[in-house]
Amino acid sequence: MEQSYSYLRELNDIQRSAVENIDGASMVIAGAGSGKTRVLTFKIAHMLNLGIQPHSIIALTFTNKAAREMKLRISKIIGENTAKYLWMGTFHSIFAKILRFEAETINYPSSFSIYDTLDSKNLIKTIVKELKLDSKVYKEAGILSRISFAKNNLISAQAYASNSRIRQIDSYGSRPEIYRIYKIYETRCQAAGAMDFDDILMKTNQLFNSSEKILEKYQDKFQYILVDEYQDTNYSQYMIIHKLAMKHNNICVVGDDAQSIYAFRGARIENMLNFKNDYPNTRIFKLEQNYRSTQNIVNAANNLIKKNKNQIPKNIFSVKSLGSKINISQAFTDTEEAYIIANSISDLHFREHVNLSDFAILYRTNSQSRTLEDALRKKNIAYKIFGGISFYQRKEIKDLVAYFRLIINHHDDEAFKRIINYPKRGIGATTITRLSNFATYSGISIWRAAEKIADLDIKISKTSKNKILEFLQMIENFKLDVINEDAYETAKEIASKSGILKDLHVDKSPEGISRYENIQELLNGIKDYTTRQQSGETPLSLVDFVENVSLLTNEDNSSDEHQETVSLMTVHSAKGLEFKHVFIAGMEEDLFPSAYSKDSIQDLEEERRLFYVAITRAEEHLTISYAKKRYKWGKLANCVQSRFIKELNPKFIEYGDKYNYGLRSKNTFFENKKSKPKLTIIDNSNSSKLSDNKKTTIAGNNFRPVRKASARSTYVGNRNPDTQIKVGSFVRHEMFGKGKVIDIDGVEPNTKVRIKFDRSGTKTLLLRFAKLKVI
DNA sequence: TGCGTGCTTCTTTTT
DNA sequence: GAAGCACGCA
Repeated sequence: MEQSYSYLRELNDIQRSAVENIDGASMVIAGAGSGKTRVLTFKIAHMLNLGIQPHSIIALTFTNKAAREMKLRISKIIGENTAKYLWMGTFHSIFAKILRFEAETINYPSSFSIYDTLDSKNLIKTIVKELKLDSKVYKEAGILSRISFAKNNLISAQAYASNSRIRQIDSYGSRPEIYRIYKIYETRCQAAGAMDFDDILMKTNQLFNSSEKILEKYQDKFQYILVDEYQDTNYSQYMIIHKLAMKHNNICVVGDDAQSIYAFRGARIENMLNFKNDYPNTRIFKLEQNYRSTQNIVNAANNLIKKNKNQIPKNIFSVKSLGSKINISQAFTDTEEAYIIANSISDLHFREHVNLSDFAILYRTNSQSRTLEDALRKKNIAYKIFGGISFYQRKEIKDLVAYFRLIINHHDDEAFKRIINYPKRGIGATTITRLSNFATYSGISIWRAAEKIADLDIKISKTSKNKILEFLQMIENFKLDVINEDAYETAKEIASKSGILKDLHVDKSPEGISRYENIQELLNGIKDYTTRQQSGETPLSLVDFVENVSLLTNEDNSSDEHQETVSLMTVHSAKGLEFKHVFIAGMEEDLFPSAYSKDSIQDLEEERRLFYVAITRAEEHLTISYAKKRYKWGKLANCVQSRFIKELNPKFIEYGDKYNYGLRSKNTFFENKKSKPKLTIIDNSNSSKLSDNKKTTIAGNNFRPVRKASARSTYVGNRNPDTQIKVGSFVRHEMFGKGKVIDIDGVEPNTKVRIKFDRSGTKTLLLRFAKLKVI
């Protein structure tokens, strides 16, 4: 008996009592690094050990990563065969699954599409256009965030329209028509058989409200409810949990109010603060012992977070040694900052043999990754970016997925519009607009309108009509394959028969090649997904993949999880992780805290919590840096040290950077010079395709850098790749004056061309393509 | 209708 | 730094 519960011995007293407290309501307040995940996983394992059925446990997380990690850990204790029956996943994935099952009740097809943010924005854009509203005032992002706010608070379009307070806020923002957009948006989603992210939660609420019987079914199904990161739940999620827990009252939530960083998308810390009122007889467990970081780091973080008014009092203490002080370093520019960081890592790695996976560089915004990447690449340090533009957000991936989506749900208008003329089949914008206007006017999906097109009296030429019908036929044909064949084979067939593969194959530019490879990667991903997930039962089909693809993120695609690389990510995506060495870059006012988050005290406190999260990721060494100048919108802007640095108690920090090898004194950085350099193009050894006797003209400042198709190659819209110039691994140039034409064909080597750089590099700057001549 | 080009605009964080 | 849009040419 004792033997099988041996894992309990790995816990401290409080952790252990939290784990052993199975029935009733409980809240675990888990400070940073206090073993929160451990408690959660051990608790679930313990429940299973006590004989509770895995399928009666629902465990909700916020990220797929967290869910997967937890499942893995539980499998290790209890065995995969039991663990796989747990209902464990993100709110969105679990409830999307349930919604598909219960689709009828809420009047949706079970094959409903999930609109991602881009789809939603596109739809809003069309609606704004239809309503003839000023698109400068009614910007998609703003509208979407209003709609999202409403949905997260379970305010329907109707309720929104009749809520005078909300309408007033919109009026103050000079956007009084938002309620109309919301209404139409809803209707249009319904007609398309589509839900957006917030709908998944909102419709779940509706489902549970629809009848006692259904709610009770799920209350009885999920006898035990566990929620991770409870401080990040919004009202909609809160209500789902509340309804489910009402009957059996077996609910355990885990969270840390000090790490609440998602208020911007509706999270309410109050859910945590009010928990004991919601569930009488709540037992509260406070985990205050930090196992992760040194005393110095923990103390500095505690000291900082005390400045927030809103919080549950806690006393986090470290059991580790005192440790070294937090290093604060200043750089002249963001480029230099990146170099200093890369140098430090290089030094520690090569001289002191610290593993690359022990390093993390954290930043506030995704765009900061670029400079850091450049520096790391120059130093030959392997790195991996988490988050950022998701693999699934790439154009080519979205294109192919749109085919899948349309095949499965013909009424998915956003998918339809995306691919009706991709690859080009001579169906122009005018035709599409006319067709979709007709659909809107008749209140049907575009597909349905297209079906009837032959008989329709709209101004579309006979040839265009035929082309549209051909397209429909193609999609219909694919549909048969989807049902009958193996997911991978089907996907491959669709990719090739749709013409996507061919379209990408002819494009030999670095991006073209990388796009082609991405498609291959997606196909492999599908193969992987459908085989990996089946675990003995019926193989998963393409349908299963597509149903989930909108909810997948970057990390879900990476097969090589534990390689030796430095991790780069935003502070948000670093939550829950830990590293021996942490660098926090760009600690500047208006960047961290963000310029957008300074208006209210709440926002500023959230930024402070974010900084707290960043600091507490570090186990042993923490370096915080900032630059005095940084590129913003392509222009060099002055920066000031973040107020948060000043808030750190001086006794925990030290200034200066050990690893800055005199970069400043060497004056390598052009920003330090008075005049910008004029560069001469001299190198033509490393010629690229541009030299292949190809006549290409390049005009004005339309030069585009082409980064090697490595970790994240830049994709540059629909610009002609032939006009792109490869400039070493550096980026951004304005050149040749406006409108001046350059001929790349058959030019003398060493031709001098004046280039105006407003972005710097090092002295190794060379243009590596072949020949250039100014005409 | 397709395509290249020049201009304008906008950036927080994410399921 | 990148994407969308409008314009103008083929």
